[in-house]
Amino acid sequence: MFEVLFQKFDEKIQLTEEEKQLCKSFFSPKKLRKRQYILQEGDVCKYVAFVEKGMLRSYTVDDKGNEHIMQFAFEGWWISDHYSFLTGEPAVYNIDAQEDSELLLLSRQSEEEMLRKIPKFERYFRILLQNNLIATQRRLISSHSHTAEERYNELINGCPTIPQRVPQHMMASFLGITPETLSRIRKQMATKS
Amino acid sequence: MFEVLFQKFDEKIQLTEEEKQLCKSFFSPKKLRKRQYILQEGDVCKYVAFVEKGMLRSYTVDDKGNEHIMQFAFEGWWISDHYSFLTGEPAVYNIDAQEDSELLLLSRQSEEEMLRKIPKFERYFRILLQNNLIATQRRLISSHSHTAEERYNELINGCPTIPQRVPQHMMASFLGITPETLSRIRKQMATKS
DNA sequence: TTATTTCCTTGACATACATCAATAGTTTTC
DNA sequence: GAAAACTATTGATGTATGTCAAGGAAATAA
Repeated sequence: MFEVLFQKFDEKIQLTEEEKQLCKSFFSPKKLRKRQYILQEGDVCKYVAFVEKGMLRSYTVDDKGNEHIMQFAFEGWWISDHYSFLTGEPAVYNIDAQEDSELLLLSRQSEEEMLRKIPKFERYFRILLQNNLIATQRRLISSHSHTAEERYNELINGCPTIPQRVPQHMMASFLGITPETLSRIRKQMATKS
Repeated sequence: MFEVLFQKFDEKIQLTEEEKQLCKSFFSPKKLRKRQYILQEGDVCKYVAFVEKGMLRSYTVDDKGNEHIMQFAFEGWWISDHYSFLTGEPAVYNIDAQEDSELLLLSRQSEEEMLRKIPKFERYFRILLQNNLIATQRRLISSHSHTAEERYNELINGCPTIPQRVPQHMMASFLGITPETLSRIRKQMATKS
């Protein structure tokens, strides 16, 4: 159950065997079937979720009813509505599973205890946050400077396996374009090469 | 010189008088004339800058030569190329002053020392990072779901003084639209009301 | 002060992308 | 195994925004 988590920790920080054991106590495992939610817009986000297996997404719904995907989270990724989690305000994101998934949930209280007892996690979570910020800034600049086709290629190059796991219309949503446009882009790319 | 900085610290964390004195030693003051750079794309970002007075911006230049403003930083704000600062990789952002400015610079080494000697700054910088991430996510979703006019209104509502300090074409760049489009939007808004 | 750069506006035109609607293939559900 | 839901494609058409070009106002520099 904790394989992927510890593997990820090892990439960034050194934990003793003791610390790993302690660590386990902070998380609650949770299984999710495809299409189940762990967070709905308006509720307070009680957990940060680590994906051991499967895949989730976070998204908002605008006033016209269109979904806008903020993030996909595959194995080894974290997902939550940070703002809601930290402030206790209602969440703006929905989070649901796109495949049957296994999660490790970290509550606010557990997180605090974890940071208190193993301070090197401060560093770990700061690195996560930084990487997330950098990636989001890149997407924003890309939205402002690249065409839909260029952004689609960036997505595929950055994550070549994504088309096998995410339906096309969700990639479109992630990119901020309509499914029809993405379909046409792919058609055009196919004839070009 | 440190008034604004300590005022900002006070909003988020409690510092003793001693700690404040110690704190001062980590920063180097720097004055900048309008249009001077503290970072150019390709160089390594050596500092995180806190703005005591004035205003800076960070921006990238795309392959067509267009500028895309990532951030404005007024008094009390921080600005840098985080990624470059942390990894030592060449910066992707340019950062320059838009008004004569007074900065407090924090080097990598000073930051580490500061975090080591006054660990509560871990928390402080995490909060900054989180707020930055949340704001950037909002902008991204907004780019994907709102029209240029709506985004302009969001900007003005969120920061009503901005038109007095930032030329219109830079607001356009921040919003990801052309100066011509912003000009037309404003004209249209004026006739509507 | 004049000269020069920066900034904003406006018009004519081009284009990337959205919208709406129909169809059909696929997968899921009962 | 039939019905229902979901997914991708394609065409016709609409629209927000970009591009290019010009002129003038305002700020800055010399």
